[in-house]
Amino acid sequence: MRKRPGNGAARPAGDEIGLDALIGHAGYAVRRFQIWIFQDFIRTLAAVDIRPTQYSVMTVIGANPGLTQMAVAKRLGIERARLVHLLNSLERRKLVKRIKSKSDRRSHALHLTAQGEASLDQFKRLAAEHERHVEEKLGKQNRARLLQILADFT
Amino acid sequence: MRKRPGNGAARPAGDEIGLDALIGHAGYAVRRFQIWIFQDFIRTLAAVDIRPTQYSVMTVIGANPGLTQMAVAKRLGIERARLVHLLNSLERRKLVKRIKSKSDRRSHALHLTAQGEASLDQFKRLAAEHERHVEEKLGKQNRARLLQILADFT
DNA sequence: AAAGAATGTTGTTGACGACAACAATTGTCG
DNA sequence: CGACAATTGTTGTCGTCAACAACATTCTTT
Repeated sequence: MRKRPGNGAARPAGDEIGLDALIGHAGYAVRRFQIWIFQDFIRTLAAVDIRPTQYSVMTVIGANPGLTQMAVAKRLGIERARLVHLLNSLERRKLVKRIKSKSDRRSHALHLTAQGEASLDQFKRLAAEHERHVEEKLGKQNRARLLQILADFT
Repeated sequence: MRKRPGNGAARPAGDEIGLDALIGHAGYAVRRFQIWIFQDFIRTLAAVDIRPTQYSVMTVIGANPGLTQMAVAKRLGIERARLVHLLNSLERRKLVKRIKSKSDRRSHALHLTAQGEASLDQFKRLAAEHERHVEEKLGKQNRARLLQILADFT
């Protein structure tokens, strides 16, 4: 017989709550960490209203001008259907432009506008600040190890 | 002057696409990894139709019977509003039951049903299989390091 | 006893992944 | 060459998820 209140009394949170099998699951730790890191990114770049996915799209386009939407979507692992909306938003803000391709009239060549390039520089500075928060949270060496461990997924 | 096709020719994906600043961002790597690991979890537990969040809720309740909904939500970092729907679903499946608390008539004491406990054992075996997939993907030592690095977020 | 806080519930919003269908265009292959 | 399949961008739906706001019921505080 276990000593336990007879199912009627709820336990608010006075004593510690064990996670049991969850502590051995990488996915659980990764999810919690991912929530934290995205919140910090969004907060750090709130002044420029840029979210992680938008930042990743602009960075890839900036480094590889002329890419197709399919190419960007594949490279970043996002749905091409979703990229359409992301680009619509970025294009409305004059940060990105779609140029109709001559060689393949189905596709668009993606480029940053002049304003987009200037803005991206600022975004990168803010993102670097966010990354310093990560370093403070994890420790310099742990962050480096983490990047190394997950390098295959990029 | 940069040598570059005159903005009209799109680049499908022939050559490699550089990630530029993204490779130095832990958040990007974590996001890609999280997508992979959740997909594997869902696939591995597809036969029992259990998703990561449902598994985490049942595991915590199983290890700490009588917890309040607020206590579970806080411990797992999920919205209490969201936990309501999760518990509705689990209760419909006769895996979890809400018992009205005598001491605090606002709250519910959460317990696994007998079927819930038996099912959770099976879920844990499948989750362990999923964790072996993670180990194969990352390497035994890298997975251990990852868990250690992110231990503070659990 | 009155004011305030906590708990569970309902609802809305927006980001996100997954999927299906479609038109326009290109590639393939008989 | 011409029929058929594949690709690209687009639109739409569905379900998951985090974040917030509002509410009734029930403690807690003062």
